[in-house]
Amino acid sequence: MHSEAVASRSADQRDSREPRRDTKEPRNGTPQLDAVSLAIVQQLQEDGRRPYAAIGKAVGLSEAAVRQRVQKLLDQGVMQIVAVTDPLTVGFRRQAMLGIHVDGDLDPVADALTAMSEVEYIVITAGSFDLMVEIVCEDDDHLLEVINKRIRTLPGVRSTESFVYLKLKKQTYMWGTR
Amino acid sequence: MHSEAVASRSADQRDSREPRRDTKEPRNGTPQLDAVSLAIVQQLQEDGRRPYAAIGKAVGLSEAAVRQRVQKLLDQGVMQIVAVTDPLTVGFRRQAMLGIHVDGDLDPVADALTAMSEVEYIVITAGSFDLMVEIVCEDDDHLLEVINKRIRTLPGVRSTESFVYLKLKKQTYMWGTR
DNA sequence: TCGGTCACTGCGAAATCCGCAAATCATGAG
DNA sequence: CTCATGATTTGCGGATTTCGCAGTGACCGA
Repeated sequence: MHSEAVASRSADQRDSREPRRDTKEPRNGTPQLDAVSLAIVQQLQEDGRRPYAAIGKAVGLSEAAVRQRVQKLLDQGVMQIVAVTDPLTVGFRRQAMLGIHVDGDLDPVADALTAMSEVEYIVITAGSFDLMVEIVCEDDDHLLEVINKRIRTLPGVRSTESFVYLKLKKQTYMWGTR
Repeated sequence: MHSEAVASRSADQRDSREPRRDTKEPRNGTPQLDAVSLAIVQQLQEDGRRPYAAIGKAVGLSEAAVRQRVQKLLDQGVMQIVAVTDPLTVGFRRQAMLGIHVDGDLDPVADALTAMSEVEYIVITAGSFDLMVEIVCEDDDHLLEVINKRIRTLPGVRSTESFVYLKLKKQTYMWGTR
């Protein structure tokens, strides 16, 4: 019945005959979002502080239902609602991407890197690097210290190649909002 | 003055001897945040929906003042409050970093890349690549099409090197929250 | 068929957001 | 030094929003 209720409250927005589109869809390993949760995420990608009622109107759900879904998405770690900033304006003037060649198991190296607060981003990659990491530092000295003294000395790190950022041209947080 | 006000109302939180750290500091081109706004940003990095009153208590400002500062920070584009998600759970299974070698001016290439919704991130770098971009795609076909058909055919793009993501190990949005 | 679980709805009460006018402070000119 | 100006902050209601909870229907396994 909630589909009628939904339809009555927002017939202008959603198709009342939508056949229930299962909430979980436990297909592969990933939890996988249903269409409604995806729509909620998109709303919050536009404005992380948008009121639940407004989101509800947009996706065709009651305020309370939206609130519950959002809470679950946060609890599950599917999304987080945060302020993102331009590092430059927050006092981090030097950034770099680092490609890393590793001997043997990647995980110990990755774990050590994870522990470093200056390392913002770590991926294991296929290609000529084993690991790529993004580093955010206050200045050149700081950057040099992190790369030279703390990363290159890590056991397992064979060699690195640095790509110092000259200019950030684009940065989006709009996955799914195409 | 507002530094005393701050100190008097939240002596438990902040150092009253903090030597003034000017509100604007119109030094270079960047606006630059003062200590209070930085604290506000940090609060919102922990939880983008934290109430203004709670933030105010933490940074030593009234609810209304926090609200105005946040609004200004948003208007100025210094920060944005958004939901960020794990691309995997939102249906984007293939990601890659792409290093690009460019002939001549970088800007036209960068602009063309900016227009592509699959390109999440673009930086001009010093080092063996001119440009590094992050690509978020739904599957291998999609990724291949973007790289091969749309990027490598761009005028000015001499060559590219791909680093397909195998595993994302860390991703933070906590600049300044060290 | 009988629970049990899950997601959604409705609804007050409490908390929060919002706009506005007055107060405070910083700055710079006179 | 004093005064005017502009920027920021504060203190209010009133409107909105959030929050918790009880009730209901759908689905699933026993």
